[in-house]
Amino acid sequence: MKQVDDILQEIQQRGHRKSRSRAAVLYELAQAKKPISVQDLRLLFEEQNIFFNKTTLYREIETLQKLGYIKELFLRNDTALYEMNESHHHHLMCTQCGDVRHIVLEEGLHDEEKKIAKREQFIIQEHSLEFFGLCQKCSS
Amino acid sequence: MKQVDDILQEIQQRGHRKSRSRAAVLYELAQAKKPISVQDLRLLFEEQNIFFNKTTLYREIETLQKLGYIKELFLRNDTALYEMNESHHHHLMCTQCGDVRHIVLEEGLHDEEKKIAKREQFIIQEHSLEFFGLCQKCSS
DNA sequence: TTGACAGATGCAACCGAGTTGCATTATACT
DNA sequence: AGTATAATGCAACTCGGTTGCATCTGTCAA
Repeated sequence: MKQVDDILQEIQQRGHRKSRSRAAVLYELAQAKKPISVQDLRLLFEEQNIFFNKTTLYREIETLQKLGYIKELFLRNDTALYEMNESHHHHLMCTQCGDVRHIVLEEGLHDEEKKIAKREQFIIQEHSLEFFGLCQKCSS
Repeated sequence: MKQVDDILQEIQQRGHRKSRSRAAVLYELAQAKKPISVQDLRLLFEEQNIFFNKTTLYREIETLQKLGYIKELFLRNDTALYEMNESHHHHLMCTQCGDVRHIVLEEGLHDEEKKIAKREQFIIQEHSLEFFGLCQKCSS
């Protein structure tokens, strides 16, 4: 996993700055084990007595997304979630408690994708795959 | 495919009514070839000089969803899309023009699902799988 | 056919996540 | 240190979606 400091370094070389909010967002997302919403980010910062304006947070997220370091996703509802844009994976979400885990498929979807591309005459760029169910706690 | 009139009949037997907006929403979604947003629904109705309050539309969608006749989904952004809740399928979306097609996998994800369920100790209820790319028009 | 119950509808007011414009501050580089 | 410009904060705003409540209408039974 690429270190946050390396990323900040890289960002700087790309003409942006090492700002307080930038570092905070990256650190928070880098250590998160699941995708996080803007609201949750704000709460996490609040707990650590780190404050910045919501405008700043939204703009920071937008920037990091444009630069390709973080990724936006939606799991079943209209709340955007963010995670580091690292190795390709999917998600498994408990519909009861909301817990989210990362999933890596044993066999990817490459073959299926190829078939679809051919059949539909599409150039497939990416896909999203999410599983929903009940975790052990919630199902017992 | 279950006919809209049959659905309306069934809804009635379940203690609800055949209302103007209910019929309109169902007819529109039943003949749609892709998932539709609330905004697009409103436009479609406007074109046909069918008007009802936005509150009514939102409530109608909620009801139909609760009764299980329609399904809500999100493709990459926070705009909810709706479609008839029929046979299981996935979607293929052109990231350029927004065109959406239905996709049915040759081999489902059952095996993969079983493996994940076992490994993660989850009871998997469902999944969503969406592909994104460029359609023939947009890639040439 | 009529009456009554409850589901459906419309309207106005409201809510709140996310955005915009602009003035101010902070970072990096010379 | 000085300068350019990226980042920040603030207030005002936008707009999709919701809420409360009064009214209307579909359904069913007498």
